[in-house]
Amino acid sequence: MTNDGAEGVLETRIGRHINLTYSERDALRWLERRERRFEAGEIVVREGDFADCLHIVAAGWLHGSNDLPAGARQILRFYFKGDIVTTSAIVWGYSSATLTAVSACRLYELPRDALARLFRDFPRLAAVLYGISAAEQVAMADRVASLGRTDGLTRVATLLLDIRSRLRLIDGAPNTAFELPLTQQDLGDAVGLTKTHVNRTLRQMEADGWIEREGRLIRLLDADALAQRIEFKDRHIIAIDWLPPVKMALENVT
Amino acid sequence: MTNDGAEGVLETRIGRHINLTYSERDALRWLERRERRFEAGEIVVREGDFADCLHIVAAGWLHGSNDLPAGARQILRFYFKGDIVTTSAIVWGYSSATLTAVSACRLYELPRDALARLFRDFPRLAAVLYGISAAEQVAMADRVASLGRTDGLTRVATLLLDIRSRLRLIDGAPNTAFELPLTQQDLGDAVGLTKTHVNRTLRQMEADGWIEREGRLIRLLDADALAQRIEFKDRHIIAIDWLPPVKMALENVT
DNA sequence: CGTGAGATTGATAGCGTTCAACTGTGGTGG
DNA sequence: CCACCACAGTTGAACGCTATCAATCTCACG
Repeated sequence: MTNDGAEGVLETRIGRHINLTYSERDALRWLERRERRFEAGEIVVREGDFADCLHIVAAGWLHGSNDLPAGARQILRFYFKGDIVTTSAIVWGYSSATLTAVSACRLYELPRDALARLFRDFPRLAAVLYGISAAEQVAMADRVASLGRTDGLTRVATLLLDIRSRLRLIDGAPNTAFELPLTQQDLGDAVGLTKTHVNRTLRQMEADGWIEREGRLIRLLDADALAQRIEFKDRHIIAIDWLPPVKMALENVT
Repeated sequence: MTNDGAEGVLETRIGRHINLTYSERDALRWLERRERRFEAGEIVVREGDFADCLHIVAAGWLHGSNDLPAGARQILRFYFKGDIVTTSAIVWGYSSATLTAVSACRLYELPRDALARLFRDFPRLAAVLYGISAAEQVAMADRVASLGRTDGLTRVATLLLDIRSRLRLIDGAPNTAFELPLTQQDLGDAVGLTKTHVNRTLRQMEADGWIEREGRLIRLLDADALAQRIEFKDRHIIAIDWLPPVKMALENVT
């Protein structure tokens, strides 16, 4: 019943925070059976579409976006391996955002009942998922602050550092350079600038010696200094020390 | 052991979505024992402060904010009766934002272990909380879109409609007018504008016949038309139809 | 009646937009 | 193999929304 062998993505992700039991591992892998594949640029769901399934990112890179009145678009979030996507399906039964594959990617699709069963049988996992959701809210709040109160350069730099940080979490390498499969229009839609100004900002950053570019490869020349300059806060490194209390409290159930 | 009589705030809130069992009601009320009171303007927790407790808003009005390098401030969210606050305590053990009382308010404080126990014993409630968290993320995403891609007037109008909608959920009345205990500086910090420009925007809205003001009382003259004009999406009305699947899946446990 | 916080108003500057053109590159079909 | 096209990136000029700076006004309060 359980596909042993390779580790599931949720298993890996949650396993970073707590020590999983065998049955928990099985349960998490059980969620990752229905696989769907998408090409770069393909749309997974469209804003407003009916959707009663969650998705887990198995591989690749996506973004969620909203279309706005004036024909504008706002990219709300990027999703990477191990992220849970389309959670609005739980609440409304339709998608609140358009989900687009940035690179070729694989997703696992799971009906919301499957999540409900997980919550019923594995409260500790439920607690971790709730924690992850809380962390994501904080990350989103950071973006609000970034868009509301900082200038173009800071926004672009924040985005670059954020993406780098998340890619790093996935492959572990302390990347100084990474591939950015996004157009400058995309970048603009993510940080709330026009493509024109994104362009100027990138060249400015290049001129100032913060980054180097080769095609879509971005190299951060001194990420730490940049992070300090713009007061970048990395919300993706969830402290390990928080889990014990939650874990202990629930441990005695197992 | 359970304080019978008055209904708890979480009980009320969650009871709007699902039919609660007696034991679930007890469990929710159990979370609301440690009460704390705050005056208008008082700070509950400061950004970065140690915090290992969640808070539930029992009465009153608060906001969460971040302070930014240049001395600027971004108000991230407003919290009303029934909201769960300080969830970042679960994940990091410290507060990611400064929490300030807008009006005089009462909060219930609960250690994160209490939440863990709730998750263990009442998976159905856990699922609802997860759903609420997902909805809040979508609401926050809307703010990102608002700040990133819309002009001053739209942002202010969005905020007003949003606040109205949430106040309405609490007291039930179809308020056309409501009290706004916020300075124009506060409004600016919420929507990413300077107080000067907030002022001009408000007068503009008044001149255009969208609103009327009497001191801190705001009257929306045609909320529906305004909502339509700026394509306001109300994310606080969580559809009732979503819960059944979750509920059914979990019901057989009870 | 002084005091102070918030609201209001004006003048000026700037960051980012808008509009528009041009370049470079990769893909496609003849 | 090349003409052609589409799309992304780049650059320039002018405009405008919003910020900044600075008064002034209002009003509640002691």
